[in-house]
Amino acid sequence: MSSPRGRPRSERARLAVLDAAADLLIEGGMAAATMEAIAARAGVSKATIYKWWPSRGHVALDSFFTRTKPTMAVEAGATLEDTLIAQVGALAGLLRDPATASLMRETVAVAQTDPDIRSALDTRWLRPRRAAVEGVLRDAAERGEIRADVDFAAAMDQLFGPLYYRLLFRHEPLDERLAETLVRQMLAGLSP
Amino acid sequence: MSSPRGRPRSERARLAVLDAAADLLIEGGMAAATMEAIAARAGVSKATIYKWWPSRGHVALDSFFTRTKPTMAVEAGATLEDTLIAQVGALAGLLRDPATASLMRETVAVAQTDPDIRSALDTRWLRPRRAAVEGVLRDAAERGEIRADVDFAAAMDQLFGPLYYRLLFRHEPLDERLAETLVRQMLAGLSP
Amino acid sequence: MSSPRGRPRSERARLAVLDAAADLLIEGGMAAATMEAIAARAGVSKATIYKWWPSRGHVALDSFFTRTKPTMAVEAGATLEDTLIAQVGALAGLLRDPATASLMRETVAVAQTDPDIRSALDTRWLRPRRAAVEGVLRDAAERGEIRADVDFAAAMDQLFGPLYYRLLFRHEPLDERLAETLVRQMLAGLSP
Amino acid sequence: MSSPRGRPRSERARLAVLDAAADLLIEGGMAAATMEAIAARAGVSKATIYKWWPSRGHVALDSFFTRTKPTMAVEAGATLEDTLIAQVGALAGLLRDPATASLMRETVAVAQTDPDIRSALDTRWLRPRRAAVEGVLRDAAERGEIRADVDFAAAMDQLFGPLYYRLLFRHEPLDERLAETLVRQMLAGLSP
DNA sequence: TCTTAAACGAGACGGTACGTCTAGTCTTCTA
DNA sequence: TAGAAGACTAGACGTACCGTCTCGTTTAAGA
Repeated sequence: MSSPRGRPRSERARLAVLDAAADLLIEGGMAAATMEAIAARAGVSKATIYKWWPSRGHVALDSFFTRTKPTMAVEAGATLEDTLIAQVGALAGLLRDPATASLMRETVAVAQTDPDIRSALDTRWLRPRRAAVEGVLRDAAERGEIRADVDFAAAMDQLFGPLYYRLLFRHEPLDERLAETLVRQMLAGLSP
Repeated sequence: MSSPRGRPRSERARLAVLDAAADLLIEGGMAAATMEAIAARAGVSKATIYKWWPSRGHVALDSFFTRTKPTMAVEAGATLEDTLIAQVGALAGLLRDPATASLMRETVAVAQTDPDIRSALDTRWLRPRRAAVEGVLRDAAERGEIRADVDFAAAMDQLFGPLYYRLLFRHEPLDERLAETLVRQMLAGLSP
Repeated sequence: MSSPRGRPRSERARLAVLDAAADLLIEGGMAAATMEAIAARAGVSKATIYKWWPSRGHVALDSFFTRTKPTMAVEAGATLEDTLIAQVGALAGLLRDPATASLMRETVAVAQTDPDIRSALDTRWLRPRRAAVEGVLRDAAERGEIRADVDFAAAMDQLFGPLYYRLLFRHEPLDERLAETLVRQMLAGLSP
Repeated sequence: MSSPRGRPRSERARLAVLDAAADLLIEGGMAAATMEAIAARAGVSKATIYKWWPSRGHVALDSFFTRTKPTMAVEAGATLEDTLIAQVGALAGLLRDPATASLMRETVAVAQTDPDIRSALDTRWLRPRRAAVEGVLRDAAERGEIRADVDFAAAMDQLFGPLYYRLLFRHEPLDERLAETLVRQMLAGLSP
């Protein structure tokens, strides 16, 4: 029943840091989002940031999660194709937003270096989305709508992989019709 | 017929830098591959590195290209499926090697920040591979082996995207049978 | 009544820098007293030095002033000759100490390049000494002990100039009896 | 009787180096007269400079000697006072020229660090001038024009020291009448 | 109301790496 | 063989952030 003694953590400071970090990341990428700059922009002491986040990457990750809306609901009563298109399209739509794209790119880049960030990204971002869509697909397999011997993991990769591929390499835009094309092409196959 | 004046560039230094950089990148990632460390390890002056490479990212990129074997030949006289599996499998095999994987991850991460690096990666790495496989697919379309209305770009993304997706997020390994699964699933589709 | 915010300046660091700089200057001259070496020897960050001193020359100057005792008192109740000998002798004695001589030589050398240093040396070192002795001489002139048409500035130069001349060119030592000789010769003249 | 094999030393290069060095020294002091800058300005290879001069200081010294006219003749048939004034005045006149003053200041500064330079300056510059004037004074002493117990070295310091003192500290200008004042004041003394 | 203790801002600190500069040396071709 | 060109190693330069630290100053819960 004891409540913590002393001055409570400042919510104002927490939000100011996440906001400043997100803005800096979007404007100038990881290079611009130095601890010094985040602290200055947030009007917060560096020590305060270090008290609550262990590294720059964690601040970036938190900014990303804070700025990005949930968008993961699976609607009932729709065809398999429509459901998949909705799911993949939702992610594509998110990544089409330049600010979100920027944050996601930086987060992936940081994750290559920091295992902490990578596992958080995996647990809190990647897996839930894959699991949701994989569930849809497994249900369809049980109903006989798709073949039973499908490699579900590979199928997830073929739906989501292209989005990150285009996000990171930018060889093609993440246009409106991409989700539809990916889903249709995967379900029907290329053979005539 | 004129020969260049002055002392010629030292091939020894060039190779030592690329080697040192690659080793450091593999061992400790971009964080370990400081210019200072590369110079020390290569037994080369920092000034010499800056003379020939504009940034750390460029050295990393060059290391990657130097360390990575060509692996892009398209063999004649094989079925479409076998050709695609061979191509995708070649890249998967490359990225399965921990050292190459490490270099590739760092290169992609750097590319998010440095547009120079990104365009070099695009021009010298991504496009040739996509173009080769796209050619194979377009030939097959002309012969009527696959549908004519295929979105070739999306198809390339569905073959290569999953590889980079697994490389960068590490949610699943890049195992031996992945290429085969990806190709078969894409050609035949998931429908029964 | 407001007290300064933040961590207060470290007196330990300030003294360590001045000490290290003085030692290095004495041991190996300006060439040895690099910022890098001073920082290393003082166990202080280079950034800290640059924060408080704008250049190497300023550190050298400060070292000199810190290491050099005041020695400028004018005693009352003595003959003109004795007073002058005491004053000139005090400076000669200071410059006879190898460490002080070394610091002074470096400081003069630096002053040739850096106007800041030169003016500080002028204001804080040269002028007070000249003024003190010039005062003694002007009093004597008023009392009629010396001629009234003396060029006081030139007289100062004839007393102090020889000391610096010997310090910098080292053609003759700054021996014990120099001050006495200079004063006597100046007062009495060379004529029989 | 053998004449040297190969291409003879280029007098053009030697003069170009000394000229470039002197100009740079006058314009921006020792800081501006880098080997790089001298070589570039002279249109000469750095290696060539290092071949003939052991250090930057030596080039500076040589520039100084090359640029500075002899001015050391002792005229016969004049009073002691006039002879001394002529000698001291000649040096003062030289040091009044801003370019020469600049070169001399830099040379003295360098001499504090480089013993080679110091000894060259002593041998080729200081001693001859002092010896010439000391000779004049000793002759006068023999003729009984001045006292016999004069400290000649100190007397030289009282004539020349003030000039260098003013040159290096710049507390007073090296004006036209300085030589006369110094000589008269020294010969007659300050006493009434 | 007063104490107490954690959180806060400010900012100085020891470090590390940055990218630049100059010193000297070395290597090649040309005169 | 001297010289010009210019690449090389070595190492200091001054700057920018890092992550830590020491201050004096809030701020709310508990006494």
